[in-house]
Amino acid sequence: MPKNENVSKSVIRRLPRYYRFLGELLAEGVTKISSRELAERMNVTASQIRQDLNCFGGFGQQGYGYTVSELREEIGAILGVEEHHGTIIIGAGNLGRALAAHFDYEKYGCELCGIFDVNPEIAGTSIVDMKVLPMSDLDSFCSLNRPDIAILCIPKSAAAEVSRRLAKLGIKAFWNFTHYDISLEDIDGAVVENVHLGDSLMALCYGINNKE
Amino acid sequence: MPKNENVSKSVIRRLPRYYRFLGELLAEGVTKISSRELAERMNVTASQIRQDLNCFGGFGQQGYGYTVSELREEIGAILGVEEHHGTIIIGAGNLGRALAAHFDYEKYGCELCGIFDVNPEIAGTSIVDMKVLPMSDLDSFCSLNRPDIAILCIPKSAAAEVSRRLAKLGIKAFWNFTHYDISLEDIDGAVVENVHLGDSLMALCYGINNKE
DNA sequence: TAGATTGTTAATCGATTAACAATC
DNA sequence: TAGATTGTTAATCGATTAACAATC
Repeated sequence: MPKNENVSKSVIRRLPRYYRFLGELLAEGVTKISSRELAERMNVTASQIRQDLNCFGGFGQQGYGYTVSELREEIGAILGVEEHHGTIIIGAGNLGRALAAHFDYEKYGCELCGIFDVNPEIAGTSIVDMKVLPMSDLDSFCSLNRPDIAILCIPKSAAAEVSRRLAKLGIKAFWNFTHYDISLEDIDGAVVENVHLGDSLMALCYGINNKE
Repeated sequence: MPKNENVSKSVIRRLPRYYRFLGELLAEGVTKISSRELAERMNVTASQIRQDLNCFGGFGQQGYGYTVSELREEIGAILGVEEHHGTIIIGAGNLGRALAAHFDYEKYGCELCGIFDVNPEIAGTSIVDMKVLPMSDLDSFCSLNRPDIAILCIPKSAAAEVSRRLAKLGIKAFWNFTHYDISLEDIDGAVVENVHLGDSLMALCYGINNKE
C-alpha cells in the first residue's frame, strides 16, 4: 500500500509528531479530522500535512477528511511501532539508569531487554527489576537475544570502540547519547540518532541572548 | 563586531557543533584550520562553513584560514557560553536526577542552582550535594536567585500549568523534556527547546525498517 | 610576487506553500 | 446534486552549494 515517494529526512522527523497528536485526539474521542483542523492544532500548514502523508499513500477520503484511528495506525506501521525492537542500554550511570527506569519503550515500539556496564561494582546491581550485566556478557547475550537497538550512555572516549563492537554483534541502530559523533564507517549499515543534549542546551542559550 | 545577517534557524542549530569540534581541535593542539579541513572533519561542505560564519562576521584571514582558539571564542560568545545562566530543574524523578548529576552545565554556559519536586518525600533528599526543594519554595527562590532557565522533567499533565507559573517568575528559557508541546502564548516571550526523546527514538526505528 | 583561502555573490537544489482538479 | 476536502501539480521560498573576486 505505501508508495514511499519523495520521503525526505524532514518528513520522517515529522512523523512521530503526527503520531503523537493523533494519539491525543484518539484519547479525546475524536474520530474524524481534516488536514485543516489538524494543521491548526499542530501549528503547521494543511498543505504540509497532505503533502507529507501522500509520500506514503492516500490515507484520507476526499470531501471527508481522515479517520483518526486509521491514520494513526498507518503512521505507526510506517514508523514500525508495532515491531518491538529488542533494545539494550550500554552504560548504567545516571543517564543510563534514568533511561532504563523512566522511559516507556513499549510505547515507541521497543522492548528493553538488557543493561550493561563495564564497572564491576555497578554490574550486578538492579534497575527496575533488571540486573545490570557486565560487558563481558555482551557477546553471548547478543547471540541469544539478538537486540536491534543499542542506547549509548557511556563516556565519549569509549564510544568509537563500543559502537564498532556492537555493530559486529548485529546491532542495527544506535541511539547515541555520548558526545561522540559516531562515524558511519564504524557501524556498517546501521543507523544512528545522535541526541547531543549539550548542543540542544546551547541552542537554547543562544535564544535567550538573541530574542528577536 | 558581529553583523547578525540572515541568521536562520538551521545556522543556529549548527553553531554548537562547530563549537564542539573546535574544542576538540584545540585539545589536540591544532592552532590553525581552513574551512576545507574543518569541513572534511565535520562531514559538511566548506561553503557551508564559510557561509555560516559570515552571518556573524569575518572570523578568518584570506589566504590563511581560521585561528582555532579565536574562532571558538567567537562562536562561544555568539552562543553565550560565558554567561552562566542560572538554571533550575523542575521534577526530581529519574530524568531530573540524571540531568542534575550527569550533566556538565558549566561547559554550556549554565549553572545549576536549584532542583524542585512536588512530592514531599522527594523534596528534602539531596542530589550531588544539592537539596531538592518543595515547589512551595519556588516563588521565593526565583525572586532571590533570578534563574534564566528551567529544565522541565515533570509529567505531561503538569507541564502547561508549571510553565505558565515559571514564566511569570521570570524564567526566560525552557528546556522541555516533557511530552507536552509548550505553547508560546503561555510563556510570553520566553524561548523553548523541546527535546521529545520519544520522537527521536521513533525516527530511529523508522531507519531500521527503511534502510535505503 | 604567487599561492592560498577567505568573504560574498550567483546558481542550484530541495522543501514548503498555494492552487486546483478529482472525487467522495 | 452541492459542499467539502483530499491528492497532486505548480509556484514560491529558503537553504545549500558552486564560483570567483578580494586579499592576506
